[in-house]
Amino acid sequence: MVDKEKIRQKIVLSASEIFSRYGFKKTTMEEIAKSLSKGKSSIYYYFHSKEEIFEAVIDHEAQVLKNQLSKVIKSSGDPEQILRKYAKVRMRSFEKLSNYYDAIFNRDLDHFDFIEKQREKYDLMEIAFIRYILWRGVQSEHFNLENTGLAALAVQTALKGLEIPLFWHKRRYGIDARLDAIVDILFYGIVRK
Amino acid sequence: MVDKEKIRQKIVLSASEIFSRYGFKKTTMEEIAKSLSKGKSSIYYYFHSKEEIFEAVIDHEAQVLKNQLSKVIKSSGDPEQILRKYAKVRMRSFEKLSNYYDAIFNRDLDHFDFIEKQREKYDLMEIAFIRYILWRGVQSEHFNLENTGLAALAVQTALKGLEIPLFWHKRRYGIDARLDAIVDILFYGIVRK
DNA sequence: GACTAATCGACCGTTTAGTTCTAAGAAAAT
DNA sequence: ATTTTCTTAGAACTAAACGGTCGATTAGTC
Repeated sequence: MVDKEKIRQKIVLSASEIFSRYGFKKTTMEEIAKSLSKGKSSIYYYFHSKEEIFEAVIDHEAQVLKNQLSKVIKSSGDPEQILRKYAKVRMRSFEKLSNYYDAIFNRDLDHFDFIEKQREKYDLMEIAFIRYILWRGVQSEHFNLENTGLAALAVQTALKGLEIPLFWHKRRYGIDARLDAIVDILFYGIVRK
Repeated sequence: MVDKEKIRQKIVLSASEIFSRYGFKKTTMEEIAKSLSKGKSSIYYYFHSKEEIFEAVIDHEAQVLKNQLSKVIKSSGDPEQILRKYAKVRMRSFEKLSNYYDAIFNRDLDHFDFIEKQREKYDLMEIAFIRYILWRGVQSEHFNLENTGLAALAVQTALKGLEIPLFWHKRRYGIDARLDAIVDILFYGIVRK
């Protein structure tokens, strides 16, 4: 036994690439298997179904995203810069974590119940992260907010709005500028005068 | 009658995008039809088969490539610069004309006989183009060559060698440098001392 | 050699996707 | 107004593809 978990991870990594290229439906078990130089049926020794592999892929990408964002919010610097950086990192993740975002956005995948859970988990995490940034901003008297929870929701909504054009046509053209613009607008209502 | 040919072109343009995203096999008639807000069977009023659409897409992209390269070789300037530019334009086309290159390279598509013809046509065109550049170089005494036909073949072979890594992993990292290096090497044997 | 871990080819039932057919709406011609 | 031609698309057909199962087989360990 070489360690079942190791191979599971290899499958997840490999499947992740194929899923992100073709999407869930267009990806076949045959392809996943071949990318690992295995027979199709061997994959079923490690996962019960294609759906389960997808779930593992999503989980993995969610973990990666969480780590990235976590690192940003823990970094030192003034809260304004951190919030900017947070938004940028989040948007850039689109390219790498396409399965995760597919799962969050794609209507075709609605029927998977774990997607719904993932969406909730994602929202909660994001709001908590943003709220933490805002809270630190209030503490250090950079921001002037009554209710950080509500403000976090507002910021998250704005960020989500940016995702839609980014998701539909993948090019990032103009997004960085719009991102700055939005964050700027947010700041004019937030930053202490 | 709105003009059948116009709609055929619209189908080719739309199908081109989908093919380049998913490849021939993974692209469905349904998708092509939907992208034009038509029923699947309506497409068959304009094309006999999926394969025929693909053929038209390839032809179209080949035309585009030919025009681009044609413009380069007709441009004025010293032959060395033109050859450099030619190589660069050719490599950059990879991103836009992915179906065409897929047809040229992808082994899975071998069974289509029009692909074979396309490959031949492409090779002949390319060699003629390169030969023309070299010939002009000889005329203007920039190059020193006995046999421009043979030299053209050599240059084309070198360019083809560059395509392979470019095709496999799509990133262009390092390709520009390698391109310059190869052209440089070619020049050391070609340029008049 | 016996036991287990891991792999794979063959196969099954179902779905999908390319293609055909037909009917019918829209537009043009008479 | 009616006939004819152009254009569309749903339904039906058929072959292939796909997810998944199973039993047999190989590789590895004690």
